[in-house]
Amino acid sequence: MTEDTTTREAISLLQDLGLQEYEARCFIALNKLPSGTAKEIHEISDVPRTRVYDAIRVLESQGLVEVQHTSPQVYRAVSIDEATQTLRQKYDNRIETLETHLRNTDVRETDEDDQVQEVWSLTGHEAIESRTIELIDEAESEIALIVVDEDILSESLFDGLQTAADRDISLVLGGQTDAVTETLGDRLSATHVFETGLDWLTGIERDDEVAISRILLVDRETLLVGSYYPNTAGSDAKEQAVFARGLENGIVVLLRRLVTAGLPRIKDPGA
Amino acid sequence: MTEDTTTREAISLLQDLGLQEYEARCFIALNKLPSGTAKEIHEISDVPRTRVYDAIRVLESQGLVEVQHTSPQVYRAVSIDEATQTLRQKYDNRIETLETHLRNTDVRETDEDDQVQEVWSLTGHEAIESRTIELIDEAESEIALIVVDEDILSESLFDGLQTAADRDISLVLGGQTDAVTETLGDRLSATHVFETGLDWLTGIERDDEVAISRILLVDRETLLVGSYYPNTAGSDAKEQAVFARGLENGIVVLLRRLVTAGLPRIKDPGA
DNA sequence: AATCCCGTTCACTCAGATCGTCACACAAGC
DNA sequence: GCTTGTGTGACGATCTGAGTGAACGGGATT
Repeated sequence: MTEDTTTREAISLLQDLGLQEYEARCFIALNKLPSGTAKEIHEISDVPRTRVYDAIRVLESQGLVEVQHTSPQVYRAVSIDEATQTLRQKYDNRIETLETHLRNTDVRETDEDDQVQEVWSLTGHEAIESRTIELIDEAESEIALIVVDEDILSESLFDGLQTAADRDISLVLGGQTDAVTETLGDRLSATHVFETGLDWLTGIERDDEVAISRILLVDRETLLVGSYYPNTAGSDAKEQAVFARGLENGIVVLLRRLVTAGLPRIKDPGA
Repeated sequence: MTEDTTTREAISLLQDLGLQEYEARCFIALNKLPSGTAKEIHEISDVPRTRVYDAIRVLESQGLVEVQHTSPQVYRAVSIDEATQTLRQKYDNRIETLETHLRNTDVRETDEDDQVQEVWSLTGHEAIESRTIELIDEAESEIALIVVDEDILSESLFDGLQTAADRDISLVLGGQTDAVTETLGDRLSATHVFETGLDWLTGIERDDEVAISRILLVDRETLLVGSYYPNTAGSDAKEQAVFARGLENGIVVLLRRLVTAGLPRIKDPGA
């Protein structure tokens, strides 16, 4: 049974959503067939005929499939709207109750948190994005943001910056390219956007090396630097970031971290 | 390490959300500790110390944990808001792309769909709920709904009924108890709600047997009957439903189905 | 009525993933 | 130098799920 890419991806997605392979295949099969028997499902889904029944039972208990109790039994997938709605609700519920559980757990005391020097690293575009927004939202006096890669420009970023501006936070925005600078200026009223003079930022960018994506400095004491890690092993290029609080001498530590994290040498950019 | 219920449930939820046991335990541990080393995590999470590292790496790659690259490394969970938001977005994306894939799959022809006699069964409160709404929404002339169990009264049900009434669909609503009848009358304007005279509906209800939850008849041609299946094996009582289209003689088939599906004998209720 | 065929269920094997433990390299502190 | 403790990698044990085959039962055919 030859299988097209769409089918394979859909199966994989359903597995990510908690279904077993057979269950996923059966569901996909029933999405191609308006209705079908175990035999028909077996034929177009490559699921052993004798296991179709188990899979369907699970699918039915999840509200994704309807059963006609005739002989032979006939199965039918619920509408796509119903299916996605059901899935959404299932996961929303899970996440919601997880949230309440997390909020109910009491935090144990630990030695202390007051290290003046903290440098943390995060991975993944979404995590970095939401951390960026969070830092912007909690700014008290000043936000300095250098946008190197235009991929990081998102609606929520604009929102966060705009409300920060409305809160009378002083904004210092820089775009590394003309396009970015323009977009920033267009989207944010009453804000000055500078072209960064930091040529070394993109100057060091070569295809196989780390590329800076964003630099955010909040209240001169919290710093976040995002970068794209080159896909060393053919895997998808992940965005990484380090972020540091307490700037007494944090930048030094930060640069040290950047270097040890695989960044190319930057020769004394501050000079 | 004794473990309270909240912790166990949270771990189980995280596993349902795609994490491994170790990963889930580590994340929970980091939610109790503001920050911690591999050793500390090991001590309160029952995860072998040497495997904390793998788990944390996964968590970091999912944007749930931050790492301080000191020695020893210190780990910290992102805020609960960030975590839930990240999870939500992950699953929303999955469901969304799944939806587009499903809509892109072309439907193969099958013999025919025109069986006059269709009886389908569905399982699960959510699936039945959404099917109920769907049937109500697509009604063309008449809706008859008997609410036996008040648990099925939901906002979306009221919404659906109200818009149906606005569409000039003739509504026949019945509540099996005074409370249900009242609620229905209160929530729906310009509608008559009858007390059902069908005593056998609840008359047959004993603790260990099937209880009818709802009966819906749309346009006199589509029928849905919901019931609570007694939790035979201590599992949670699931709501089940059969629904049938094409009423030439569908009711007969339906009753046969009800009986074979495990319903108690109903002696000639129509008489 | 006996038989055959098909639908359905159950029991089983095998492979892969995960759990759990161990051995080792390395760094830091005494 | 020695000890303690962190981090990495490898290894068997265990469990889950994929895949296969036997057996049961009902309906249809002869």
